[in-house]
Amino acid sequence: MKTIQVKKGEILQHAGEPIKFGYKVNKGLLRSYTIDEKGKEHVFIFAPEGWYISDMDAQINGGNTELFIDALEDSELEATPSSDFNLDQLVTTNEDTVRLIKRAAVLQRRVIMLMSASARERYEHFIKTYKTIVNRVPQRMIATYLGITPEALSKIRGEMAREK
Amino acid sequence: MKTIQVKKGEILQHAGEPIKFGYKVNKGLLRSYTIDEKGKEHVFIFAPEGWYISDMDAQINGGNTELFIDALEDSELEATPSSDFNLDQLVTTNEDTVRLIKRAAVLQRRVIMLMSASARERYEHFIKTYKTIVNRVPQRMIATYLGITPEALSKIRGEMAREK
DNA sequence: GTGCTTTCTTAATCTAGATTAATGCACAGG
DNA sequence: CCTGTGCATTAATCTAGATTAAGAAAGCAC
Repeated sequence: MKTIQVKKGEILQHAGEPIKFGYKVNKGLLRSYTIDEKGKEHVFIFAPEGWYISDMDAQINGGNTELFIDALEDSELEATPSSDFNLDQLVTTNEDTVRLIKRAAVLQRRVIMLMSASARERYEHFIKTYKTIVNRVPQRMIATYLGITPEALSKIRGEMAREK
Repeated sequence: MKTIQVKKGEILQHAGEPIKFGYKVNKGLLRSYTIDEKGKEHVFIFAPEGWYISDMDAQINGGNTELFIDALEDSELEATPSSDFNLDQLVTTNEDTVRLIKRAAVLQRRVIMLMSASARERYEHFIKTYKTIVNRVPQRMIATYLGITPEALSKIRGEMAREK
């Protein structure tokens, strides 16, 4: 485990490569995202101070990442090499376990949201839940996090502004 | 922890109540699902032999469940009382941790799918990934698992059948 | 078996959000 | 200072999937 500094815009992990590290964010803001066949980005997770980013799926399936990770702000990170990660003999602290459960909880909400709520409802939920992030990331990234296009988000924002 | 037998159709957990148990499926098939404001069901997870079902979100956030759990077949389960669950002092085995990571990995794929793939692509992925389940559950449940209506799934199935 | 309920399918219509395209803005680098 | 490049917004059009409705098929209770 080592502490590293990265500049805004730096790409820490490329999709298609083996995983190198999991990252804990001490300061700054990271995101992980995929790029689909049509070349479109989809933000998977934003990670501000105190959050972790890593590719569970690849970790488990032993393959290469599907996820890119980059820095949206100058950041300070703690990087844990993935080679330390061994399914048969995990050394997990209580903190690790809590983190995993929280991750699953966040993803559970996200799946339910994506299945049952409209774009507008998802956006309103995002604003409430991620207050600290909303003003630090570009609209278009929020859009792809919500699973909609930037144009659709812009329309929703217009409507909401007009309503008050 | 105790082993219990349940009949097809039995509801083990109602949304809106505090969580009572997490369940491991020894034999049979469970599912968890939500019902939204419009009264529509959305399947969150199918759990065949060897899988666990529990509401991570409620577990973490201490509230009541949003999820119903019921048995799609006569089943044998191991029930773990949720009161044994304490965030500050978790006793987790290596097996538990692996299970959590796998859960997160499955949810990760699901989120990415919901954001980037069409209904048909999601259905094709479902068939490939959950071969053992496909023929044991009604179409309409698969539809709500995919985040579409039964009518839309039927149309897709029609197209696919016509193509070969 | 007969009836009754639930599920699946088909088809017509509707709509949220995608796509395409154009405009104005901010700001980075020469 | 201009000029390019990326971002947000607006608007016109298009489309995947929702909604509504009805009939056919399959379960299940009696």
